Amino acid sequence: MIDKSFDPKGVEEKWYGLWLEKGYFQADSKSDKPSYCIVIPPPNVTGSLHIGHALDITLQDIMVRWKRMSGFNTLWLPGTDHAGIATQNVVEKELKVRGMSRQDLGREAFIKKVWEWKEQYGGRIIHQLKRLGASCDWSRERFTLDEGLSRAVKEVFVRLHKEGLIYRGDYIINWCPRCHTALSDLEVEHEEVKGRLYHIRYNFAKGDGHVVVATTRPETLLGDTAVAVNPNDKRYKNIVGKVLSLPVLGREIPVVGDEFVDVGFGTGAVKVTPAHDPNDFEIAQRHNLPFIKIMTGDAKMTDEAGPYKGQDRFKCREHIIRDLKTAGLLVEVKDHKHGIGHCYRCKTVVEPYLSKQWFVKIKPLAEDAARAVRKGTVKIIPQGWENSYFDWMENIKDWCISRQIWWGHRIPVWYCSDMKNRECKDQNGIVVTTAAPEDCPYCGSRNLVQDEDVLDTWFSSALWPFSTLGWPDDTDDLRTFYPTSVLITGFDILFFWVARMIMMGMKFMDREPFRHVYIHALVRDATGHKMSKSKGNVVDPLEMTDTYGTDSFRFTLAAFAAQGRDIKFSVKRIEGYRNFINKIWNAARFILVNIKANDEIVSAAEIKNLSLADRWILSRLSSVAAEVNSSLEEYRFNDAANLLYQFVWHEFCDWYVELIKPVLYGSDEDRRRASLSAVVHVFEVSLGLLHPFIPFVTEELWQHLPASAGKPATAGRPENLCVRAYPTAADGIVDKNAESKMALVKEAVMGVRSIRGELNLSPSLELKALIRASDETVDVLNKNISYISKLAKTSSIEIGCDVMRPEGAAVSVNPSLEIFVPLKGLFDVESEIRRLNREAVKIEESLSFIQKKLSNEEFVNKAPKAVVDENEAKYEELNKKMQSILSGIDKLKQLGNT
RNA sequence: GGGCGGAUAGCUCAGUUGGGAGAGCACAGCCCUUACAAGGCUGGGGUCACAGGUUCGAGCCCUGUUCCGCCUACCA
Repeated sequence: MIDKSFDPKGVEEKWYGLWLEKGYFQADSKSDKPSYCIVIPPPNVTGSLHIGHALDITLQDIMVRWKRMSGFNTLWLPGTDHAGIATQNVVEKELKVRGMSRQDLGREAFIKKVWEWKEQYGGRIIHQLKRLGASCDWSRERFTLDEGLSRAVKEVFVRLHKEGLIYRGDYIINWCPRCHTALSDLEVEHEEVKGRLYHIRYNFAKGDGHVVVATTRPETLLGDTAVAVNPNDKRYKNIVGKVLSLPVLGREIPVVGDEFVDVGFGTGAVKVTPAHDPNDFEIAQRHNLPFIKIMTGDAKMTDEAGPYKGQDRFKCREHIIRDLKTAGLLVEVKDHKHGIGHCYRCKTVVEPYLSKQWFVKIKPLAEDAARAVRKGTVKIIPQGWENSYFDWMENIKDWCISRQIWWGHRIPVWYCSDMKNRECKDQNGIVVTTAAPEDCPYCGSRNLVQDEDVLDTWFSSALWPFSTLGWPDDTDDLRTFYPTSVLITGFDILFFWVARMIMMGMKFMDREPFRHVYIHALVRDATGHKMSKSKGNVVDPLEMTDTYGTDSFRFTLAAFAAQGRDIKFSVKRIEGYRNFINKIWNAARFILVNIKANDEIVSAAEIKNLSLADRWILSRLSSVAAEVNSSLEEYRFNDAANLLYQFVWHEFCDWYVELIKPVLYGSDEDRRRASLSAVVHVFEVSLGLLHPFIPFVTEELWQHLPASAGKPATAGRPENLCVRAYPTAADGIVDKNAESKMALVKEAVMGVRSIRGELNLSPSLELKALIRASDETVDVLNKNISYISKLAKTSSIEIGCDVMRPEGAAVSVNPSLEIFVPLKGLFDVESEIRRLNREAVKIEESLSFIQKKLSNEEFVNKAPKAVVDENEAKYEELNKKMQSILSGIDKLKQLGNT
């Protein structure tokens, strides 16, 4: 016999190990079965599992297990991302502890170090995914720096370059002075801050007069090469072309006219710092202004900054403000709210910085990717995200892909140092090729130097759906599993990753990388705040699984995963679902206790002598199975989970199990065996339905069921639940007649219980009940009187269409029947009168509402007949109920008076 | 600045073609009834943010307002 309660420890490890051993999660690259494939959003190798992963993994595992059981050739392809900047930062930090920098080590040794780190710690998150029960095909695990994936990266780079979609040039990019690298626009997080707007006076070089400019970064004036005004601005029309003297440095700079300048903002005059601001960069190009770099990659001031040379940018700001003040050139300082960009990896304020970088010309790729979604080739769920997707795609700017770090895919570009002939010079000595060249293909020189930079990590993850399946080779995996079925991820990487995968998929595979994109919610803390280490409000998934079991945790996540709304997670919530798991466990215990040695369990179709309760639960089972399947089909995880919760707990346990207890304990062997088979069957199917959500406890319990349970008609029973055919409506037996009869039985039971409950009568007190109903109902109730007497705890029941209300009886009026419970001396007349009065008030409200509707001619004329009829019927019913209650009250009052 | 989402029971949230609103938790009362006290039974509790409009009828459709999130943007 199984234990009194479920202990997840041990069970989880046992089954996960066994599933792996039997190779259930392994996909077949040459199967006739329809394929179903998900590629995992590869977590960073540096990462450790957080609750967002847990949700992501749980939802994917639900889909994959469901499809696997439903007969698909299923591949869930796992892996990790090398996470260039993040990983490099981690290892650099370790070096720093020992007083070393990566430069001290040198490139090669440093990279070796990172690999060592990766081998040692990179598996951590994979191990954690396994603890969640992820049914990935681990034989296909990939890493973005794998040999194969690296080939794909080079291939893509070279092809895009050949087509002119990758180019190199000097532009203003986002520079992180701490990570010492360029960042793409996406990698900059904007944060609104209360800053200051400094109004600074620039005097004319000759003669009197001045112009006042406004800036938030006064230190950049050291690199100014002009002041711009709008040529249409009356205030400044006449000064265009004049020469100003740059404050502090005294360098002479012109006033230029440029329509970019907003007349209404600040003073209407803008200082132009071409090497340190993207807009100024463009203005400078239009007016042929010089570019002066005043900062180094460390954000320290250069020689060009004169007296400020060597100062940190923010120190310099302070100094320059002081100096301007002293010189009387600081006109005004205003409070000013504006956005400031921060590095998404280290949160340092990024600096717009002029440098030579590689870019992807993104428009053509974005257009195809947008079209794929517009045409429905890729469907985004929930659809609301499509707007953001289109918006981003339409306003997209070229993608800076080079990073000045060492950990990553080295850019497959070599520079010829000699440029010995014309051709080589024409190409600027640039050699772009997948294989490292020995000598220059243009001039034959052997002095080739590879580009020092590596590619943006997201460049390689953009290829993930096909690079992991073997591209650029033409593999069976690619043919079988591409396009993949669905991508499940959070919205935070919609642009970073999802959009770019669609671009690259369309470009290199000519097909969408996935048919569906399911965007799930963000997991927040109980009060709705984003979880973060600094806030200290993170919930550790592993702690949850340790305390409550993986199944409880997974079910909680699924039950709260409603589309389009964030999940507020709290420990309180997981407790409720832990109780649910325990409820399932105990239902199993009940069943197992009641199976005797010689009992033969037969399949639902073979059971003879089905009782009403059996037929009812089988019918409900059928509906539930159908609804769970259709919910999953539409990614309505919460609906599926809640449906099962409701069914298993409140229909199966609360009603069905109670209904069959007398049968299982009774002496009618035929009946007993019928219900026993039925209860085993329904439970077995329920375990199947639940398995994708809570794989461990279901597998464990399933193994305890008699071997004949869950046996398909044709073949033998599978060895494990995780490969059982996923239940469908056909696993139950639809019987609407049984459902409506059961409804009457339940009505009778609840009516009596209600009287008992509200009058505070002890559950152990057996009551006498009289039920009045229509002939038809009377017939049904009489045939099932044993159910009622058992569940309502009655000593005797009288049912008839002309049953009279006895004196001193409590009354319960229900839609299809009236119940009287004689309680002479057992209860307080006054409290029963109060109860009935409360009831009467409610009914009166309803009556007057419907009355109002029915007396409205327009309603009667315009509303559909069915609706009108329904209202009329309801009115009749309520009216009858009202009469009954009123007379009840009346009689009780008489009783009280005598 | 642009865009998106949310506002429903004390709390967290469902509510899929518009026909007088549901769940879980919490709360109250009665129960250790031989699967389960991590349980059973019963009950209380809501002008569905606000104001208009469409309609016989609105939580649901339209317009506006307020509050709260998020995404996005080069206004110095």
